[in-house]
Amino acid sequence: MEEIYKELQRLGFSQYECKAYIGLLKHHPITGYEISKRTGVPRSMIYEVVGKLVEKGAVYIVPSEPVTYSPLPARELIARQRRQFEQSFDYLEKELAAMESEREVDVIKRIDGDELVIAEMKELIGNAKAELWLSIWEPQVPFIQTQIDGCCDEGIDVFTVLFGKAETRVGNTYHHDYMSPEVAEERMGGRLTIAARDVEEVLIGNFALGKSAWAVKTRDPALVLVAMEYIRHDIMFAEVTKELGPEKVEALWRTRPDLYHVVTGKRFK
Amino acid sequence: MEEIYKELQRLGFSQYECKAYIGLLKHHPITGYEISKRTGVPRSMIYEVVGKLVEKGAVYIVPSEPVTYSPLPARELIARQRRQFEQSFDYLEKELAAMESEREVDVIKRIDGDELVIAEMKELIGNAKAELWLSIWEPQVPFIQTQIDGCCDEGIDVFTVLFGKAETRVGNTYHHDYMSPEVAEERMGGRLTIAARDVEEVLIGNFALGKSAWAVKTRDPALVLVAMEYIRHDIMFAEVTKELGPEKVEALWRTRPDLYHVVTGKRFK
DNA sequence: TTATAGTAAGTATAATACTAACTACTAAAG
DNA sequence: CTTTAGTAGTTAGTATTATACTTACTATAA
Repeated sequence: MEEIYKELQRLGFSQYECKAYIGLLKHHPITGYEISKRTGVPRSMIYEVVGKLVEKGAVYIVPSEPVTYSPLPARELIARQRRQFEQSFDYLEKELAAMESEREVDVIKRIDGDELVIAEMKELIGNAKAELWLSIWEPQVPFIQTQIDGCCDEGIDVFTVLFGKAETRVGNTYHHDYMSPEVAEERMGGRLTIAARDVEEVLIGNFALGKSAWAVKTRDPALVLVAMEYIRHDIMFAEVTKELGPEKVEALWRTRPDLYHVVTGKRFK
Repeated sequence: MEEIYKELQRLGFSQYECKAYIGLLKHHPITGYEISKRTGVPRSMIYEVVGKLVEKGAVYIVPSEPVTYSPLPARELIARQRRQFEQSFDYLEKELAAMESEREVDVIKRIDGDELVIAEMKELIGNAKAELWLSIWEPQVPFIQTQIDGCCDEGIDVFTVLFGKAETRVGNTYHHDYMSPEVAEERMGGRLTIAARDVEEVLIGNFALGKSAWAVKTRDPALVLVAMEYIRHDIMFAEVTKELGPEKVEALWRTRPDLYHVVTGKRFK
């Protein structure tokens, strides 16, 4: 119920307007007095509130004695709002795009918050034209799966290093099993996540457990290249591991504890 | 420009947020101080304002010294908002429809304001399933033309009495030329406009020049029938006029000035 | 006299919008 | 070598508006 109020308020209705409208949906036509009784909106406010709803076209006046009110059917209200917002979107898309200046290539943008980071990843993946390099962790996969499948369908080359279950497949998938995920996480100070597309743009993020995710995004050619090569080396190493067997690789690491263990503590703030 | 602000504000941005975002679109990346300078948003507010934009994902932080900001490209901002609102709409459509009670047949709903009356007409026309009877005036035609064309394409019978140019065609169109539009307008106290569909629902409206339009809408079978028959008689009379010639009909009227002239003054309040 | 229908006046709160005055740093001009 | 102007940002306080909430009042009809 609260959820419904929240969504309606995003469309420009006040709390009282929501209550009055939903009250009317449930029973109509009724007087202002009765809307107030049923919904808990104060009697002294109800005529102002329904007045606004009438102006917006969400409620009809039924000319009876005394005057009663009837709601616009829910489907039609939503359909109207949808049309109006679509118009706004079309208009704004055109107008805003027109006044936009060129983007700088060498800026590095920071993004904070799980949802926003995911949104940026989806966008970057959706913008891929020829190739896509990913280094991702199982828990994030469901959020971006559909975008990636879209890429695969368009014939875009997708190469993924995945920290997670062997069954999960995301494009050409290589499982990062020459080093345990725990060690990788410790080394990086979190779950390092990378998405690079078309040697043009890269997002480097960190999903630390319990903390809010963050990421940086850039078109700086040097950074894009480093991130891409990093993933490619990971993939080549996975291939080597497959060839030699994990034991030999493991042994190789053990002779170099300085490389195997965390060196500088947390690498990210 | 004002228009753009208004539309953006409907999407949940404050005046200052609009200014800051648009300022950033025009030039980026820049510091908060410079956004303030360019947009007129007070320096003392700018960090709170861009902070909100960053939270909403509409602006990136560019980690430089000093910190600068960069906007999410307009297309992507709009695309995101579109997705979010679509979700809201889908959710609300389902939830609200679920709690809606049956509509009463015999209520008469009143609608005030040009835009709302037009919106209701469009909806009624769009809901037609088998037949549609219209009595409309030229100036309203462009607003509802597309809906009517939709009906014609679906094979719905559309009968229209039109007060307006002979060239304008709206379904099966009959031009109301046995009485001058001026006289008709005087008789009715405005431009009486009717739309009836499927012997089920009718809208009776009045577009008076210079004043705000109003209408009533009902499913009361008696009213629907009266309105429909009224239009049908008009059409039959137009046919008679075509047969006899306008002169004879004119002469017929002249012998009955009580019918020809306004009887009760303004018929509508 | 009780329930219905509606109005008037006033308060509380939060979000937004606006102003003034302050610190701190840098770079150029006198 | 200080003064001035510009950049960058903070703190505090006010005005305005929209929304939310009370209390108290007038009618009227069963």
